Amino acid sequence: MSDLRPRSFVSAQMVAEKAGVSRSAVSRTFTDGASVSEPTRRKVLAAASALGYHVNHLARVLRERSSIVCLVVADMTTPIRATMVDVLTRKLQAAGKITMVINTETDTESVSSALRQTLNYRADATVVLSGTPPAALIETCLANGQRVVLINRDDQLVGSHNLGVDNAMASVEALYLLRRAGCQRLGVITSTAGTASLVQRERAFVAAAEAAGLQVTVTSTGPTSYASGFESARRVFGRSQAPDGVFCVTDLLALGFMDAARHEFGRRIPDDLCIIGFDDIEQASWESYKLTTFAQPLTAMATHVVDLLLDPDTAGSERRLFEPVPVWRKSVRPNAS
Amino acid sequence: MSDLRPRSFVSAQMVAEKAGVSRSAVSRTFTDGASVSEPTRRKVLAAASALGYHVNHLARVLRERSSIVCLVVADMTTPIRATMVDVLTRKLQAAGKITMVINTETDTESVSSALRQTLNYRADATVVLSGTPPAALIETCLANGQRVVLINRDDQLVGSHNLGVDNAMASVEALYLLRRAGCQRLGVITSTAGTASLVQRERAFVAAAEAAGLQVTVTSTGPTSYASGFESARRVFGRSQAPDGVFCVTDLLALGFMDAARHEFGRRIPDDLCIIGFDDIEQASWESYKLTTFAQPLTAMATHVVDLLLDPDTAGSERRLFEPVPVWRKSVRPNAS
DNA sequence: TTGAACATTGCACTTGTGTGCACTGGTTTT
DNA sequence: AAAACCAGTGCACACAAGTGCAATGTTCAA
Repeated sequence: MSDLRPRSFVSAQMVAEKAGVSRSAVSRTFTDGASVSEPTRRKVLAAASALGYHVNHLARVLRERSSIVCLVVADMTTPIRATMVDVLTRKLQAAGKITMVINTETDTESVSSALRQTLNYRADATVVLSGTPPAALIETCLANGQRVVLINRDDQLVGSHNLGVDNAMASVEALYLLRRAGCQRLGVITSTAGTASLVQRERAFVAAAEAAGLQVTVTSTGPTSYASGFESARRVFGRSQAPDGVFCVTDLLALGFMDAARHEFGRRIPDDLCIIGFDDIEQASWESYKLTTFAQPLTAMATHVVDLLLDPDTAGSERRLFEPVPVWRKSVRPNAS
Repeated sequence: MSDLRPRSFVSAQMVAEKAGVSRSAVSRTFTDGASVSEPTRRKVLAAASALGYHVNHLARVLRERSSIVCLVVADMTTPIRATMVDVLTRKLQAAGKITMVINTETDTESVSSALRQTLNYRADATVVLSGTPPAALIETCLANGQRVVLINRDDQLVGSHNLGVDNAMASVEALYLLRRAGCQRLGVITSTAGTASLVQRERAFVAAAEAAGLQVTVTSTGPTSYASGFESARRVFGRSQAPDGVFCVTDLLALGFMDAARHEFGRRIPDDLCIIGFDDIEQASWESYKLTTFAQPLTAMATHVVDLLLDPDTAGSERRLFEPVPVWRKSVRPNAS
């Protein structure tokens, strides 16, 4: 235990001096497949562990790829986002990547500065979970040899990899479930965020309903949150013609809506009111809610992301759609009452 | 738009050639306070934006500090953890740091390998939110000039910065609230995780109760989750002497417990049963729960973390305790009925 | 015994930065 | 007019790694 704290990190040079070998020998000891004799190898390892040496991966980056992946994300406290980040970091780590999380707002300016950070740190790839980066900046990332993966953003940006969930499919299924339950007055609950996925879900539901000759009232309130769902219910049930079946474009909205409907307006679920959500966050399965919803196949999506990053040929610009899987619980009647 | 994609990133050298100046001029253009004339500065900036140049922060690290902070965390999907990560990344970014998230398990081996990653990437500092790293490894980090900050870990490890919440204070306050509500049979609900914070909350509550001459039954089930709280309720209400006032060491446990008590055993809250939680996750405020609980002052804690990292003198080894703030809602009767 | 094959090892170069130092050319001071 | 100063610029080095190439040493077979 030497008492003098080195100001900076231990370098391979110091290890070499302590072990009485050249710096190359140290380098080779920590490189797989390099040619080192057993005695020197042992000397180096002994010196390294005595000094507390660790290879500087950042210096390595000057010659090779960095194996850094940037995750651009907003609203991380949201359960669905937290789960996405969790699954992605897990998978990326398992693939030998290290994750830099950039916590941003959804506005273009914030996302842009996040993308620039990405370039500053020579990330191999950028995964965008929130917000929409400007095309020009994505172009710059690609020109610098970076991979760009957009998740649940609808933008068909050239060169970037796109993946998302088949929102329309879920909307159609939701409509089917509500009709089978005998719901007469349908509603869609969404936020004013205007995110592509949410708009798709809303539009597809309305379109499918109109195709079946049914009217739908759309209610949009504030950000995509529990509170907004709650507020939407207040608006909806204040009106004369209250719905008896709603599709909430997000579980958080659904849970807020359900709570207000129950506790402020005395609706029984599913008897008086059927509710369907989207995302299958953990809370949707809680005893107080038992929400029927659609799960995003997050593990499959994360696996696909690392496949994209590991794949050597840079064939971007294709959009991969994943099927949401329906999760039947108790917030929708099984059939017409 | 040149069609030939450069294999690697644009370097300062290329910008210098295009602008017809020396590489030093490029470097100085992007360094605050360096001496460059306005004409060359403009030429450099023009060339840089034409080529899509971004300063390589990784190469910069070879000379100075990296301004990388590693966040070691497990169970990121848990609302309280997600919020912690969110608040910390925000604050760190605002302070000009970049965050690497290492998603780990809580066992010592996983945490150790996470710490080694930290060293490999020359992080300025490591913030540990989960698990307990071995003292030897922390010693190595410190010896390499890294800051180590442990949050809500009880270990008094030499040289590392410690911060946490005053668990005992909350426990005493919880006992007071339950007694004032007239609860006769008290219980503590915890998990089998054995995390220091949770053990402290349990012990302090039991000690305070015994000091007041009251008996407490402790129930421990599985991991620290909603499901475990639910399961605990089943056990507790299966026995003859069911409690009428419980302190759950975590909001998740509390919400699970509450749901089971209500829906499986018909308890009315707070009339038949008073419940107090800890953490003040968002769900605790939802209409179905209205849980009385204690909030961790996360913003203050995060601010303190960045203060520690920015502070030049490395005075570690002091433990800073933050006061949990009580959040009164509706899961405890205001006074004896 | 000798030559060849082979395993180690060190030198020197590469990667992209920031910066100390020396040099230049122009402006101000004495 | 000479001296002092000063802004601007480029050279060269340092940082921490990996690796091609050549030199060294060892072993083995002819």
